[in-house]
Order: sequence, then C-alpha cells, then structure tokens
Amino acid sequence: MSTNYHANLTIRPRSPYDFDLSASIFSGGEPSFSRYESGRFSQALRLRDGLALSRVTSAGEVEKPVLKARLSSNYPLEKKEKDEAGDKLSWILNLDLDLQPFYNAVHEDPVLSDLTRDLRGLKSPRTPSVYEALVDSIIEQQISLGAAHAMQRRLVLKYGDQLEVGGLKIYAFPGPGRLAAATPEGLRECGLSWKKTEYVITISRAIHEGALDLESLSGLSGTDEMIGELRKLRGVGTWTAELTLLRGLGRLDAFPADDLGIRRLISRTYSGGRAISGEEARVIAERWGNWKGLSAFYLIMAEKLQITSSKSDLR
DNA sequence: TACCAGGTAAAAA
DNA sequence: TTTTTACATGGT
Repeated sequence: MSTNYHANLTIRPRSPYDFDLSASIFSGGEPSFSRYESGRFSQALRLRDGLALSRVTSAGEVEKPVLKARLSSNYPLEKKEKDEAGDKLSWILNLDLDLQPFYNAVHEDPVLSDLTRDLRGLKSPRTPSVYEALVDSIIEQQISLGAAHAMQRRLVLKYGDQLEVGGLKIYAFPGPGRLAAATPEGLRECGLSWKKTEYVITISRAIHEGALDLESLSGLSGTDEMIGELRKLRGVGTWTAELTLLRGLGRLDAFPADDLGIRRLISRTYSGGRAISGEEARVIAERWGNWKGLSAFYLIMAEKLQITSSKSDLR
C-alpha cells in the first residue's frame, strides 16, 4: 500500500496548437503508458526521482492554447517535479514548435497548403528519448505497424519500469540498462526476430557501458551527420536512422523516403497513383525544404483522418 | 491459406 | 559489385 501524491500544472503551448488533433495520434494506445481518449492524453513520465502519471486535457483553443495536466505519483510532487514534468510534456507533445515558418514554406504547394489549413495547429510528437525512438524503429522494420505495436507493447509491459498509482499500474519505456541485461530469448518472447533481439541488446549494452550516447546526437550540426552516426550501428539503415531522428529528436527535416507508407501517400498525391521509388520520393520532397519530415507527418495524419485535399488524389 | 506489411544484413551470383 | 534471400507476426 502506497500513498499517492497529486499535483496540477498549467502549460501554455506556442500558438497555434490543436491539442485534440495532435494527441489523436495516441488514440488506441496502451492506457498504462501512452493513450489519448475522450479528450484526455495519459502518459507515464520518467522524472529524475521516479515515475509519474500525467493526464493532460485542453483548457484553451487552437489560437490560444492552454493545457491542464494532473500528475500522480508515489512521492511528493513539489515545484521541481512539476517543472520537470512540464518540460517532459512540452518535449513529447512538441509544444514549443513554431508552425508558422512551416506554413509559410509550403504555402505554394497545392496539397500541403490545403492540409496546413485543415490541420492547423497539428504538431508531431516526440518520444521521451532518442533511445526509445531507435528501439521502436528497429522493431517496426519490414513488418506491419499492427504487428510492431503488439511487440512494442509486450516489450514495455515486460521490461518497462512500473509504478502503481491510484490502483493503476503504469509503465515507462525501459532504459538501456534494462534491455542491456535482457536475453535474446526474453526479447524473442516479445515477438522480435532473432536478428532484432541482437540489434536491440547490442545497442542497449553500448549505451549502458558508456560507449554510445544517443541523447547527445543533437549536439551534431546537421541531420545528415546524425544519420551517418546512427547508420554505424548494426541493424540501423537509412530508414531507421531517419525515422529515429524525426520521432526521437524532432528533426523535422529528416524524411524517411524509403518508407512504404510515405511512398504510397506521395504516389497518390503527387504522382497520380503511379508507384514511386524512394529516390523519386526524395526528389519530390525537396520542394518542402527543411520541413520534409513534418510535411510527411501532415500527409500521414490527413490519411488517418480521411481529410481530402481538393487539389490531390488523396482519398 | 496465402500474402503482404513504415528494412536490413548476409549470402549468392 | 550487384542481386537475392531470410526474417517474424498480425491483419485481410
């Protein structure tokens, strides 16, 4: 039996920001670590002294966004912890992102100018760590997203850090130390192929032993340089590196051109349905300048939400 | 029942 | 050097 502590927090995202639209990417997620449902986003946060559950709702509007967060944990949540949780949530939801330069940059593009109007205030989320984005991306290689999500869920439930708060068990994605100590057989039970268990354990050990520091990647100057560093890791190709930078670091110029889903979307919207190669996708994406990755995210969300652009074949 | 799905490394040619 | 092939599971 543990006492639970609570705290409330107000966060002011940079305008414009559509919380419900942006958080809807977490619909159908796992309630015990990351989920959006009925206007509320629940996320387990790893704070310096332990885990906390955050529950976030909107208290404002797209042009004047205000978020209210309620924190729960098994240790007192003072100002320090509240500030820390606020920083983590701002990171995960990308609340400080200024969308205006993106909207200006794609203004001339017939498809995206429609989407930036229909999806105004949409910001792409980030994983709490680069490490989490990398492990997720490795798991997602080649197989369907549904299969990958089932494996990621099993991995978090099995290896993640746990906290029981208010009768609910919450989980944070395991740190490198936990998976460095995992066995191939243990990860294999989560559904990963033998090869992927080897990639994940090797990378986790390198981080745990101090030979690799993914979280300092942001210190490098450019996206291409970061992709080069990530590609040195066994099991990490261009696609995995780009997806990791986009989701884990919020490098919105990183563009996974080889991605099957993205190629399909660009084919439908910009090539009249003709199948295109990764290289062709890369050429088309050049028009989005340094906003290629966020542009891809807008196309993906438009498909997910069945938003059609009158100037494209999207349907 | 097959077959495909947000790739990658190793084997074969 | 370039081209196949094995891999794993969930949905259709």
